[in-house]
Order: sequence, then C-alpha cells, then structure tokens
Amino acid sequence: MSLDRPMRADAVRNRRKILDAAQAQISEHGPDVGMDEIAKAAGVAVGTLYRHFPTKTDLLAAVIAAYVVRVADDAEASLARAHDGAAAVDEVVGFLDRVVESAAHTHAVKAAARGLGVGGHGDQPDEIRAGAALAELLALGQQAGDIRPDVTVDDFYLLMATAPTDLSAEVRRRWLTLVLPGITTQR
Amino acid sequence: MSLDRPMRADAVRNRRKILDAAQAQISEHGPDVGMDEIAKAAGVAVGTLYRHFPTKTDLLAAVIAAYVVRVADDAEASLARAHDGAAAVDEVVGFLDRVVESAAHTHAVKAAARGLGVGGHGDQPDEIRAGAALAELLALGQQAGDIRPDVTVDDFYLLMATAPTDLSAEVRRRWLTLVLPGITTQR
DNA sequence: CAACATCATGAACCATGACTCACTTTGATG
DNA sequence: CATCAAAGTGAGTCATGGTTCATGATGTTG
Repeated sequence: MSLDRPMRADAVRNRRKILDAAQAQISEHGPDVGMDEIAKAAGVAVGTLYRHFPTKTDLLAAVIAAYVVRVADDAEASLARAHDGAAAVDEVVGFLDRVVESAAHTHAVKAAARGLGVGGHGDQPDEIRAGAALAELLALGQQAGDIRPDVTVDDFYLLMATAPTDLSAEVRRRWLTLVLPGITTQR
Repeated sequence: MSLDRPMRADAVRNRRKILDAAQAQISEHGPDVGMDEIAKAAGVAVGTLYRHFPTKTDLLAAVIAAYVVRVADDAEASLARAHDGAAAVDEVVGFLDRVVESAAHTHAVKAAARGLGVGGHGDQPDEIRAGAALAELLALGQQAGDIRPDVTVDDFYLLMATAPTDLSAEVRRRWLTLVLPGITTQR
C-alpha cells in the first residue's frame, strides 16, 4: 500500500528548524512562549508551524521526545563505559550530574513534561532504552557494592523529576552532594 | 493622625472567605485558576475580590504569605519540642516530612512561589522566624551528632524547594528515604 | 518544463481570563 | 432611623495567544 510520497525537501528542512527553535525558545523562556515567538525564531510563518504540529501540545510532545532520546543515548553511553572497565558508581553519578545540568538548562522541558501527561511510565522505545540501560548500570554498581542494593530505576526517575531547575551551577552541585548519599553506600 | 476607620465587618468576613477559597482552589487546580473561579468558590463577586486584592499577583502573594506563616509556626513548634527533650533529628525529619506532605497538597503554592519572585531570601518577619527556628534546630541535631555538621538552613530550603509535588504518599515517603542520608549521619 | 500536489504565508478569528466601572446594597455612626 | 462612606455586584472591556484558512509559492514527477 504505502502511497505516502516522501516528504518534500523544504518541509523536512523547516521541520528541523522549528524543532530546534522550539527547543531553544522553550529552554530560554519557558513553555509559555507564544507560538508566534517560536515561529519567528525558526524563520517561518505560524501557519507552517501548525502544518507540522497541529497543536501546541503536539509541539511540546515532540520537543520532549527529542530530549528523551538524548537521555537514552547518554544512559547507553554510560553503560558502555562501565562495561569497558569504568567504575559503575562513577558512571551513575556522572549520568545524574549531566541530567541535572541539562534539566537546569532546559528547565522548561521538565515543566512541560508535567503539564502534559508524560509523567507516567511511557512505553515509548526511547524511554524503554533509557530504563534498560539505567537498570543494568545500577545492577553493576550494586554488584560492586558501591550503590545501595535497594535503589531502583524508579528512584532514579524520582530524583531526576525533582532535580532543581533554573538554579546556579553551585546550587546544583550542592543538591547532588545532598542526594548522593541516598544512592551510594559511602557515607 | 490615623484616620483609618476600622474595616467593616462584612469586609473582614469576605476577605477571609476569599483567602480560604483561593488557597483551596489553587491547591486543587494550580495557580492558573481563573479569578472568576476563585470568586465563585468564595461566594463573592469578582469585583469584591478585586477590592481586596487589586491584582492576581497580590492574591497569590497573600496565599503564599499565609503558607509561610504555617511553616514558621511548625518550625517553632518543632524547636520547642526539641528544647523539651525530644531528639532534634526526629524533629528535623518530622518537620521535613510535614512540609513535603503539605507541599504535595498545596503544590500549586510552590509553583506560584516560583512564578513570583519569592524564591530569593526574603526578609519578611515570618520567613525570618522560620529560618531562625530551623537554624537552631539543626544546631541542636549537630551537637547531638545526628545531623551532618555541614548541613545548613539553605540546604533545607533547597530540599523543600525540590520536594516532589502532586505525588502519592508512597512516592513522597520514598523520596524522604532517598534524601535523608544526605542530612543525617546514619547510613 | 508543464502540471499538480504539497507546502508556506500571515492577516483575521475566537476563546480565555485578567481587570474596570456605573450602579446598588449595607454596615456603622450620630 | 437617617445618612453616607465603605463595600459589593456582575456585565462589559481589553489584551493575549492559540488556531484557521484563502491565497500564493515551490518542490517533484512524467
């Protein structure tokens, strides 16, 4: 069947520009930026934006999905390094560090995730990828005795969801030091 | 001088009703509830609401101020119990527990606090009260050796600000267990 | 390169929600 | 209980921002 013609070249290009602009604008001004703002930042008319994303909710969902992909990639890279000999704890901590940092940067995305119903356990491929990599990473750390045995992937998600947003690097670091003892076995 | 006549009785009554309704509505529907909704819930016309709070920001500020008063009272009560022989750690943990619980209940208030500029260290009397009581409480716990010596009041505020909102009791409890090791000296 | 479907444009539309105001009601005061 | 300032009312105004649609431009295919 598939009588879907391929997308026109300019359409592809514009979709990219819109997604990038939305990402940037939302990061900077929060999820309440106007669609007009996003369109302008993308160098595109509002109508074009609405052709690609029929609703603001759709656009936010797309931005969030892109973010989840990055998180999943990061988790898998961390796991690969751990398999490669790196200490699992270090990878876990590093991963959390990076996520918190990016959460502070794209704080609005998190807020958006709340706004939508994206809190619940999704079954999107990329969420599954991230969860699987994280689970294995935690298991490695627990075998090594560095991660508390009762820590789960859900715990990790909980911390990620409550990570401080919109704060200075200093405050973020302090938050990490406050939270890490709950995950690792070192006092 | 003071030629301010006392407030009329019905005005006092309505002010109370409005504040209570605002508290309730914001807790339930978030800080984006319409002023009309709040007025209706208070059994009052919009105009009356605007007589007491000329701007939505003013209303939110008033709701937040009321919340801060409750927190300050709680902190002072905890401190009093500690002075009365109760273990300081227990009081600290209990306080955090109650704040997190009420934050989950009135999640919107926290969001509102962000929305306004109320994040920074205010010098309102009640904020000072809360801070002073907390500081003394922490010091007691540290003398007893139960609270990590480097924990500050700011750390506490950071945790309160990042407490999970809008979540089940179970999740909140889990968050507490994850976070407590960063504060106490027990592993 | 003709012909058509896809795509882009942006002014206009419309729902929402904060806020106003001309008018009525009511509590206090002598 | 007469008087009046304070308080209450709620339909209407206005700004904002998401969404549509008639029209024009452009990539693609035979």
